[in-house]
This record gives sequence, C-alpha cells and structure tokens, in this order.
Amino acid sequence: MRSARAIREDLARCILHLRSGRADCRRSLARLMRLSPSTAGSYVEQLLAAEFIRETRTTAAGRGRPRRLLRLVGTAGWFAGVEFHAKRIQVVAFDFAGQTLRSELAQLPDAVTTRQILNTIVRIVGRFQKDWTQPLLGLGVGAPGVVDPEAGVARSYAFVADWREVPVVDRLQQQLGVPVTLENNLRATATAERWFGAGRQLTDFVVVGARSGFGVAIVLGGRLWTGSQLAAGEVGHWPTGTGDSGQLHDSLSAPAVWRRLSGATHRQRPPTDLKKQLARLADPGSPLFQDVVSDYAYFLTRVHLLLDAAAYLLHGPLTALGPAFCQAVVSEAVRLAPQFSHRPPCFEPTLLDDDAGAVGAGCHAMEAWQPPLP
Amino acid sequence: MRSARAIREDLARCILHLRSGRADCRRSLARLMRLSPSTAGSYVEQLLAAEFIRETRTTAAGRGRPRRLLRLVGTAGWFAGVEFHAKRIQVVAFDFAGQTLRSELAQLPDAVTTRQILNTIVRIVGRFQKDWTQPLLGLGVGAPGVVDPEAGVARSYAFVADWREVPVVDRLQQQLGVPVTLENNLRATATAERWFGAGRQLTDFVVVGARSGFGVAIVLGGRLWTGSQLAAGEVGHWPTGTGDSGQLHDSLSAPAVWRRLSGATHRQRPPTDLKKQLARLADPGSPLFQDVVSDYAYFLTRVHLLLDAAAYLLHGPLTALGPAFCQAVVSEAVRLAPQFSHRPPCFEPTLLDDDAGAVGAGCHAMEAWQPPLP
DNA sequence: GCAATAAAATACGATATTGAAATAAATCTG
DNA sequence: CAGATTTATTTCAATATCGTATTTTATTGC
Repeated sequence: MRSARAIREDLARCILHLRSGRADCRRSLARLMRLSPSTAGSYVEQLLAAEFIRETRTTAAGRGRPRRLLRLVGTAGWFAGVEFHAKRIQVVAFDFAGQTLRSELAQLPDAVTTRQILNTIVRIVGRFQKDWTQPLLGLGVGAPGVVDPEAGVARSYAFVADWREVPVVDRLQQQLGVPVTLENNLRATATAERWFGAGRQLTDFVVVGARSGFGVAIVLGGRLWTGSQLAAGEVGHWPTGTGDSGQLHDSLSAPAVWRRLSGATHRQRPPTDLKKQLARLADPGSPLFQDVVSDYAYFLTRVHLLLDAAAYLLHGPLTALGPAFCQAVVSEAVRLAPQFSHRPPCFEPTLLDDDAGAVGAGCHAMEAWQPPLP
Repeated sequence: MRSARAIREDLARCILHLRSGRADCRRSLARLMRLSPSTAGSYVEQLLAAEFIRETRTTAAGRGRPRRLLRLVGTAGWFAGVEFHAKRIQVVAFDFAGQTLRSELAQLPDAVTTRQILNTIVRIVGRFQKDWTQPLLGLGVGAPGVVDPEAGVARSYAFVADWREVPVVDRLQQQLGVPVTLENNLRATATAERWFGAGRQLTDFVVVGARSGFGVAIVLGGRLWTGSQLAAGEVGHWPTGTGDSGQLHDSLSAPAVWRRLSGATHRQRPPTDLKKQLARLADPGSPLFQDVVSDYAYFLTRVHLLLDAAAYLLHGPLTALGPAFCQAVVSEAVRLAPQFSHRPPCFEPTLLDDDAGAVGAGCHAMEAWQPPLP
C-alpha cells in the first residue's frame, strides 16, 4: 500500500500531463510517469469516476489498437492567475482543461497601497466567481520584487510603499477560501513560457525580462530557480564595465533602451505606448541601435558561458524591436565568444503577450492543485 | 509489488545515506527517505543479510529506546576515483564505508596521448586491485575539458592532442570489468565538496576553479548542472571590460594571477611550486593584489547577482593567498553591490586538497553503485 | 525501586502496484 | 479476406509497502 498522499500526488501529476498534452491516453501516461500499464489504467479509472476526465472516441492513427483518448473536463472547476506591479494588475481565468476563459486588466491608482492591491485581487476574482457556477480551485499570484514562494510571503517591492513582508497566501486564502500560490512575477512568466511558449520543449532556459527594470528568471532541469536568498536573476544590478558605477538597469531596461534610441534625457518619462515607440525607433543600421545590441551581447555572452541554457527568451516591450534585434545580439555574441559559432546561443523574443505573468501565476495554481480526498 | 529496479535504487539510497552520515539507524533512514518504519526495517534487514551493513552496539543518548546504530561494512568492496589533466593523474581508493584507503599521484609525460592516459588509469587501478582481495565496485573518472556524463564520452580537451570523442566509460568498463562513471574534473570537485567539504550542509553552491584555466562548477538543488551543451561554467571566456578582447582566463587563472603579482611576463612559465610562490606574493596592501581582488570581486558580484547561490568555494592554487584574499574580494563585492551588505556572499577557500577531483570522481562511482541482484 | 515517559523497532493485516499474459482493435500482407 | 503484426488496454495472482498497534529498551521523576 502506498500513502494516500503519494497517490493524490500521482493523480495530480496525471492531470498535469493530460492538461499539457504530454500524455493523452493510458499508455502515454504510463510511459511518462514510469507506471505499469495496469496502474495507469487504475488511475484513469479513478479520475473518470471523479469526473475530472472523460474518454473521447478513439481515433485510429497508425497501426495497432487505437488509443482511448482522454481529455480533461473543462467544467470541473477553474483557476485564476494574477500578476501586478505598481501601476496595473492583470487577472486571467482558466478552466480545468487549461483553456483561457477570461482576462482582465485594471489600472492601479498612483501611490497604491498593499491593502488596495489585495482588495483589488479579491474583488476581481470575486466578480469572476459570481459569473461561474463551477468552483474556483486555486489562485496563483505573481508579485513583483522579492518573493518567498514557500512561506507564501512577499518580502519587499520598492514601488509600493508599504509592500513589506506581506503574507499574500494567508490573506488571500482566508478571504477566498481556496489554495493560493505565490511567485515572483518574472519567474511566473518563465512558467508561462514552459507551458504555453517556447519553453514547452525545453527543460533549461532563461527568461530575459527587460521591462521597467532588468532581470532574468532561470529554469534548470524543468525547475524554477529562486536563489538561496530568493534573489536569483537580479542581474539589473550588474555593474557595467569596470570602474564605472552604472548598472545594467540603467542601460538594458526598456525605458533605458527607449532613452538611448530616442535621445531622451533621464528626466523624460517613457511614453505609455513604449512598444510602438520602440518599434519605430528600431533601426539596425544606426550606431545607437548597435550600441544597445552590443551591451545585450555582452550580457548574453556572459550568462550563456556561465549557464549554457538551451534558450534565452526576451520578454517585455523590447520584443517590439523585432527578431532582427535578437539576431544582431546573437551575431555580436558569436563575435565576442568565437566558440559559440558552431552552435550560437538561442536568443529569441517570446511569443507570449503581456499577460504572460498572470498566465504563469495561473499555471502555478494548476500545478499546485490536488484532487480532493475521497 | 514494486519493481526490482526501484527496490535496488532504494537500497542504494540507504547505503548512500548511511555512508554520508545523514542517517545512522532504521528510524533516521525512514525519515530521510520518507518510508514507513516497517519498510525501513525491511530494507535494513536485507542489507544486513547481504552483509553490506552491520549493527553496532546501541549507544543511548537522550530519553527513549536507544537506536541500533548501523554502519557500512568497509570490507564489502572498494571504489576508485581518478582525475587527470595534461600533466598529472591522481588516483584515490575508498573502502565501502567511504574511508580513503590510498592515494597516488603520477606525472604524465609531455605530449601525452589518449592511449597513454587510459593505460595509466588501468595500470594504477589494476595495481590497487592486486593489493586487495575485496572486489572493486566502481570507478569514477574526472576528465578535463568537455565531458558528456550520460554518454560516458569525453568530447574534447585542448591540451591532449588526440583527446576527442573518447569513449572513456566503454573502454575502461571493458578493461576493468566494473561500472565506470565520467564527469568533468571541476564538476567532480564540486561533488567532493558536497560530500567532504563545505558543501556538506549546502544544496546550492558554486565551485570557483582557478587553476591553469578559470571555470566554475554549479550545484543547484543538490544537483550538478552540466549545461544543455555540456558547457556550463566556462566563464574563463568571459570578455573582460567592454571593447577589450581579453578573457577572464587571462586575468583570473592561477598562472595569470601569479604573473600579475610577480610582474612576470607572459612568456615566463609559472613555477612548479605555484602555491608557495603565491603565498609569498600575497600582500593585501599592494596595488597589484588589490587589482586582482577587484577583478575577482566583479566576477563574484555578477555571478552572485545572477545565481544567488549559498556559497562560492575557491579551488586551486589561489587558496594559498589565504582567507584574507577571499575577505577582500567579498568586501569589494559589497562595495560594488551595496544590497549585499546585509548579507554578503559567502566566498571562501575550500578546505579540500589537490586530490579533490579524484575524490569527487570516486564519489560519483559510489553514487552510481547499486547492490547486485539477488 | 517503580511507575511514567519517550523513542526506536517490530508485528501484522490491508491494499496498491506490479509483471506477465491475455484480450481488444486497428492496420498490413499476401 | 484470413492471418500476421502492432499497439493499447485489461485481467489477475503475487507481493512490497503502508498504517496502526504493540513491543522493546532506555531515561526521568518521585
């Protein structure tokens, strides 16, 4: 006999494999989870009985007996994912099968407080709840700044004054009555990438987040790396050059790149349509553009030499610079490190939208879900 | 019923826990491996029957029933670990309990060939075999350069002319008739650190290898990270500064640091007693020393901001510069990244000797060992 | 010295998972 | 079109692990 806990975990893993499409029948489940065919069958039977999954008609493809395709029952419940920073909050809802049901973006007031943020989350998710009869099964939160996923506590975030040691999970769990997970928002983006983006085929990649700041999220061996002090990926503080006192934040963040390309001064605020402006300013021939490319190439070269990840995915407004930008960065990186030439690092703009953080947070909620005890 | 393979793996894990001292009785085994007391008892019974472990007298400490201490039977067999580079080869032997039995260092001839290296390994290990009646249970190899541990093939190494795509595992397994494991030698050093050095308490740390070249080995979540192209940690190729064409190899490797401190030219060969010379040259007050400290600090700052590991362990001749060197580097890193000040990165010289690579290779062999099928 | 307490190990019935073989359902082949 | 082939699923006896309760063996308190 195995412990009930272990079985629940296995059943939850079955659901995840089916939801991600990695498995679609008893046999593929058995292969993926290293189970015997009989065990896979028994698990599927339980999930069928609980009406989490359903059998669709067998579609024959290839030679042997066609597999009895399994798919999740979308109406078994839904999940919510939230991501926010000082200015806006994004909420996404998924059905049990992982299909996006709804997405909502709300602006936050200037000088927003912790209380306001949490209340906004509860309000929007509460509104979603009213519109479905199905139960909310979990909420994932992607918070900015330093975040402790295990403790469920957000440690700090510079741009919301009283955002310090916020017990996000406890508070929201209490108010909403469902399991809540917490992650850093850029790391949540990496999870979205792994489920829905370029990371689907990858177990090792780095998300390069060039937004209002500059940071990365690291996935190695399929696992998010948060750092021993929760501070992995804070490369925005890398000193630039030697002897200088500048940081990568000041040269590689989205506002910084906009300033460098547009010639704006440090006082000018970046425009609200940053992406459009960047797309307009993208000119591979210009020396300003080449300067940015060069700085990114130095960064990419160093990170790739250290980590040797399978891919580096650019997130944020800079994706508006187009694939030409990434290609130029890779070329320059190969120039800097000739040994890359026979297999250049894969540095690409992501295909995900601005809601990637919320999507990823929702993925964390789905990953944390477990079937109720019988 | 569980598969025989799974049970063997569990039994092997029991042995590893006992060898490392993490467990010392049935109950601690059960706790560590998340087994029920009865299962732990059953496993112990099997291991006792196979004479891999023995019960020592119960030592009472605390209140309740004293635990029946278990310890490995050293004479159940032995393991060998080998590490080499172009100039020398180091072989270490461990008994089944993990105690070092013997250690041997051999010089390799100039312009050594692949064949000579493999023959030397077989010869020395063969000589060890003659001196014990106990069976050799496994051999671990720590090879320089690019190494594919899964395939058991060493891909390349610049300083041995014909060292390309060498099927190390196949060859040695055939000649010695025992399981062989292969790893990069610096990564093997990281494993030694995890078993016998500062890494015993750590699951996340980086070994900074400043030897004839400059590279790092990364352990995250207790697992060695080899890179998606087997090239993780090749930071010796980091470009220095911007616009320059230099690499970290040229400024941070042990010979480079010796040249910088001694004022030797690039043509001068580093002395054979590099450690002694470095110890003599260590002068925290000198500007030359400060320059080296500064370069190391830039490197440490960047890596720590990216990875946020729990510790960075300096390996190689530079440890002769003493703890003052590491302290100076940390101070300078805190100056570069003030947010480190409330918890500075832990950068320390290792306590392990020059045979760390061979020891780590032996650890890999011990980790790979499984009890024979009944 | 004798109960009370505490921790470790063992006993034992219950059962979930397994391996091997059988069965099912399709395509391929001559 | 019948039999071979291939792949997926199901059946079923065997058994390894679990949970719980019990036993063992020590210390502590009175």
